Amino acid sequence: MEREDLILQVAEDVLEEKGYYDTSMEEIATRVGIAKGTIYTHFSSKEELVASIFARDMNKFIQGIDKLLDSGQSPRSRLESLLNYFYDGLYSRRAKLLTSTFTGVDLKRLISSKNGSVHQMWDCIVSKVAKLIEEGKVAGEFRNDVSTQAMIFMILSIISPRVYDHVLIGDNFTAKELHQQLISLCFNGIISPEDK
Amino acid sequence: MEREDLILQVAEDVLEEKGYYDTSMEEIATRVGIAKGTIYTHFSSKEELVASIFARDMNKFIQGIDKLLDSGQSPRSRLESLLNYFYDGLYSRRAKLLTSTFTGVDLKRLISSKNGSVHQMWDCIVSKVAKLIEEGKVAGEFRNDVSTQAMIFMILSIISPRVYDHVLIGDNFTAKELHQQLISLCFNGIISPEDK
Amino acid sequence: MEREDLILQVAEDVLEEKGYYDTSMEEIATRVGIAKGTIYTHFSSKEELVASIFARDMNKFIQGIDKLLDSGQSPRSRLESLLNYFYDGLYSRRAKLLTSTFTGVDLKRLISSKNGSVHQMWDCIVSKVAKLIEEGKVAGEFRNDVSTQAMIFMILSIISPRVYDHVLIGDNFTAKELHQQLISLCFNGIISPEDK
Amino acid sequence: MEREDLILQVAEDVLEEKGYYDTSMEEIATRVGIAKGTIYTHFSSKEELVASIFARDMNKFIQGIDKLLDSGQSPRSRLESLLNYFYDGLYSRRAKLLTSTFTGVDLKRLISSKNGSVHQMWDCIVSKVAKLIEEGKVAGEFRNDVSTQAMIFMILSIISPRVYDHVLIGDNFTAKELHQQLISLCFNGIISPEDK
DNA sequence: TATGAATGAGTTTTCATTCAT
DNA sequence: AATGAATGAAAACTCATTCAT
Repeated sequence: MEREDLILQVAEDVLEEKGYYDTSMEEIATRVGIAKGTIYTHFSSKEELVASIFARDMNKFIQGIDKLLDSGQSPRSRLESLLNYFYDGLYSRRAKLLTSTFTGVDLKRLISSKNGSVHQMWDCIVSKVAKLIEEGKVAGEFRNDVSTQAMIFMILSIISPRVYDHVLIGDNFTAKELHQQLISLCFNGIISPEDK
Repeated sequence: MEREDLILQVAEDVLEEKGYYDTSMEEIATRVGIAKGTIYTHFSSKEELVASIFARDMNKFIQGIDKLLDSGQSPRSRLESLLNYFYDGLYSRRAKLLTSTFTGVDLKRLISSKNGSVHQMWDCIVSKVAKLIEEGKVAGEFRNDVSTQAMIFMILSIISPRVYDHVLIGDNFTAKELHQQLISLCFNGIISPEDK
Repeated sequence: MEREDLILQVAEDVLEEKGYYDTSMEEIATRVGIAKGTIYTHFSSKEELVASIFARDMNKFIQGIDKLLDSGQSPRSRLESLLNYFYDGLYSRRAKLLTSTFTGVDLKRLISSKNGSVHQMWDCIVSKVAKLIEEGKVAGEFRNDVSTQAMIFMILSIISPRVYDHVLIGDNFTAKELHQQLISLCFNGIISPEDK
Repeated sequence: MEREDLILQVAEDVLEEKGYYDTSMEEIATRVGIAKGTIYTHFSSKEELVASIFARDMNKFIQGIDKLLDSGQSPRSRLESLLNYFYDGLYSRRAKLLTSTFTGVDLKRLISSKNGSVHQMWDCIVSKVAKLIEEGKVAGEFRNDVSTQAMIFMILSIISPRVYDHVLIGDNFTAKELHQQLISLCFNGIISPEDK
């Protein structure tokens, strides 16, 4: 079991670093310090390995989401908590990898076609977010003139990893500060209040 | 010349559909109806082919942007025009492919490391958007409490292609309508006006 | 006709410089300043082109040999003339290319299997040398205790091109001087006269 | 290890038979009875494979040379032993392949440019031969009126493989007998003793 | 359970040769 | 005769996967 976790850990690192195609089983094995074949005693294929990365601890992660959503706070507060949870939660890296499937051509097919379980997790999260938005609309906190789907898109965009982070983030901001600003934009838009 | 354009056309299709690594020269050739070697009489390598896709007509595209930005309208109007231009402009597909490099792990290296020209185009567009935002801030139209960088992120997120479009878009909305809603969110946020 | 000669000229240059496999029809055409296809209007294949290089002016070359051999001098003198003729004759480069087939793995099959004409030329020259040696033996000038074949080998070795010429030839000798010394060795061996 | 040796063995055969360019990894694999990819688990590239052929047992071979040269016999005897050692020594085939780089255009680049180790081995052997010749000159056994370099050329010529062996060797001589005659020629030249 | 050598299908790329213009 | 775009067979090399030990 420990070994399995170690493989997942390393695989996740390499995957994030190099992308799906530039990640070879050889490199994962070498970094873990085991033989290539050993990986296959734990995971039946490269795809299954990646799916396992996504699935790992995902139950706990979703439980964390549920906890937030059941906190009794206003929808707006809960959404803010959710965005922060995605950003710096215990499983944030996996979450980012998962949301990267939202835009990446890379993991597209992997997720959409084969691994039903990953797809389910994804749908599960999306439906929770949708439910939260709907609540916020009913409560009058969120706009009613925009579809829930569009809002989901916006939210997912914020928590998706951006390849050019390192290019665009200057010395003025940390990634964390940028994230806060994006939340603010998500909530209030870029238009100056006086102009509304 | 016609043949070259045809190759680029088909390559763009396959690239969008399958991603860089799952796109083989063989398939491109087959779909075009030519021999594999023929591609190499027009493009010296797979990388060069992809770079050519990005580069194609990109000058015209950037000229289109310049035209919009010089229209004399308010920054807000110009930004709206820009977002629509990206969405349904003559070269929208290429633009989307380009912005997909914003999130995709796939084309990351291709863009960042080798093809200087693609990188330049990208920087050129980003700096134009940045300039527009700064103008809007000075004019008081855009918020001054959020960094230009964060706004750029938001804007790029909207015009980036989303893999799950087909999944999330139901019967209620067309992609076009969704895009309009995203622009609205970008401008005004998801928070209801009464709550501000 | 002129064009054909120009192609042969250039092809010979490239062939000597790069070897058979690293010589591409493309490069020959480019250097000549014509299109690749044009070469094929003059020579039906790469092999035929190379064979033509060998064959070019070979009649004149062989006539030159005949002239030497008919000079009425002693076999020894005639052999010496022959070696020099090979070395700096008008067609020495082609001759060297030809004799390079004596050791090179490169042109081996090309010569031995297909091009009957080249093979014939080669046999023609070898038989002339053999005849000269036999004469020398009869005249008592050449040793009778060594087979004519061995002598031919030695002679061909001397006139074969050596790849490492440039490495081994120092500042002390020119290629010409080295050649003279090799002739001397061929005639008298490396053993000091006092020791015989 | 056995497998690696088998590959080297077969590769050597094919290389000798067909030359570098006409030897495909596919054919080597097929002849060995293994898959193409297997070769690459042992040798990282075609070049490395060929370099390994040269390097194989070469240390032992050079030790054999050292043993001969330290035998205390006269330079002439030692040279004779050396030539025979090259001819029928345990590693004669590899040695011949090595000396073939002396004339072949084929392996020229492979040796001269990349594989430093092969180049070193070559230089090592050449310098040993040079030293022996110098000794012989000092001892008065070898001629002083001919440069050491020329003598090296002659000696290397004798031990180089000759493509046309099979053509020129008739029924009268074996390759071994021919070799002995060439040694005799190398020592005493082709001129009859009475004529000197 | 772990190993790592072996596999072979698949990929990019090259280049002699052809052929419509 | 000349062109040069098009061809396609063949090559080197990669890597996820298998399997005997």
